[in-house]
Amino acid sequence: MAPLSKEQFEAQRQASKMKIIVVALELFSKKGFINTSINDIAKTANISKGLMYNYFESKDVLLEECLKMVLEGVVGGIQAATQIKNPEERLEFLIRTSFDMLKENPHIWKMFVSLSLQLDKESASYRILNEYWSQLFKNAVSIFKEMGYEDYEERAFRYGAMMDGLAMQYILLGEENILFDKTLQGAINIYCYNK
Amino acid sequence: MAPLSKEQFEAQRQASKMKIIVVALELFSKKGFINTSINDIAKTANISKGLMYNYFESKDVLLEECLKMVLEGVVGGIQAATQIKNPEERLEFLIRTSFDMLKENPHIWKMFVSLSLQLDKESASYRILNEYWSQLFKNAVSIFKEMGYEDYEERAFRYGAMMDGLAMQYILLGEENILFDKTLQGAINIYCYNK
DNA sequence: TACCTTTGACCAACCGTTCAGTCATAAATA
DNA sequence: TATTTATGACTGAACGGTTGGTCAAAGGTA
Repeated sequence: MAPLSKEQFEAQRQASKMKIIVVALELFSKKGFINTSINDIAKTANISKGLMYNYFESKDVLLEECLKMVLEGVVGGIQAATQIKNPEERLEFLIRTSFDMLKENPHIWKMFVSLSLQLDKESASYRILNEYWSQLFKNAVSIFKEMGYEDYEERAFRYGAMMDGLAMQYILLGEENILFDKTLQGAINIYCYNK
Repeated sequence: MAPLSKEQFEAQRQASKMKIIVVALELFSKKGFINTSINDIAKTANISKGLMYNYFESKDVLLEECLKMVLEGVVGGIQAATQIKNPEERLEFLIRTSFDMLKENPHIWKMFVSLSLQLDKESASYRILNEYWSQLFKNAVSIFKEMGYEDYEERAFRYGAMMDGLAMQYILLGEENILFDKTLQGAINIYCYNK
């Protein structure tokens, strides 16, 4: 049993880190990154400020790890799309699951936008976010190409703008707006099935 | 000359305030509201910190006055649209002048979005911004109604989403993207002339 | 003199970060 | 088994720095 203990320690450590990340994500997304202090996080997680720095070397690194974790979840959620052969259906699946996630956790997506706007473009966190958006766009381009459109890049750009815009509307106005779902369905009809 | 002096003082005071507002807007939009200190503004404006508080009772009030001033300019810029009888042409004018302003001063619009996301919803500044967006939406609704569409509200919403999305793309990716102008022209064709 | 603008030293509060030191527990030793 | 030693999670006071905001005093003008 003795030889296992080291790995057990590591597992315990990972679990503790995860607990902190969950709390930090909650606070970052609700109050904003800048407006959340290390003290806030430590208090909410019921640990000391010092322990925070045992696990994460700085507030910035903590943010990085938060982003990595949550984006891993997002990527995992839309991974199933690769199974879908038909590009039209694949795109519809992507749109629907993306907006399901947005509706389930609007604060997180609000945080993504907020960070994209306020982070230093050279920071690691910004790069992580940027990498994700780039992948999304490239994916859309290849789908429209697969659909056989000649103007696939332009289409992907227009599609991206509409998705961003709809997401912004949801983030800023909230669900109360009845027009949202109707417009989303309309967008699916247009971009997936061109009708 | 003596009887005028009071008004002259007031005019002088307004001029000084305006000078501070211009500097503050520059810094707020380039570094972000939270990351700009009163000291930064005072130094850049070549005045003392104390004098700042002679003119503006707090940093929040300064932001309010900045927003009021810049939005006044924006409203003034699109005011000419009311002269255009034809709703299709009026909408095209609105879109073009809006994006001209965005291109001329992307930092300012980035600031608008950033503030909308991070300000307390009860704050005066948030209300000022919100009021402006509401007016834009209502205006779009009435234009589409005037055009004779039955689904004018839904159309206005979709239009708003596309405009927001395009603006976000521009703010985040910058002008380098060749697809932007093409997509904007496409949006004008679709939303103004339904082709 | 009297009245204003303007200054910049000053304040308390808060920030991210550090670090000397505590303590329960596990490993090693006898 | 009993005792010592080593580990690393954990604490919280303290640090240097920055913040928004205040105020007594100096400067300018009439």
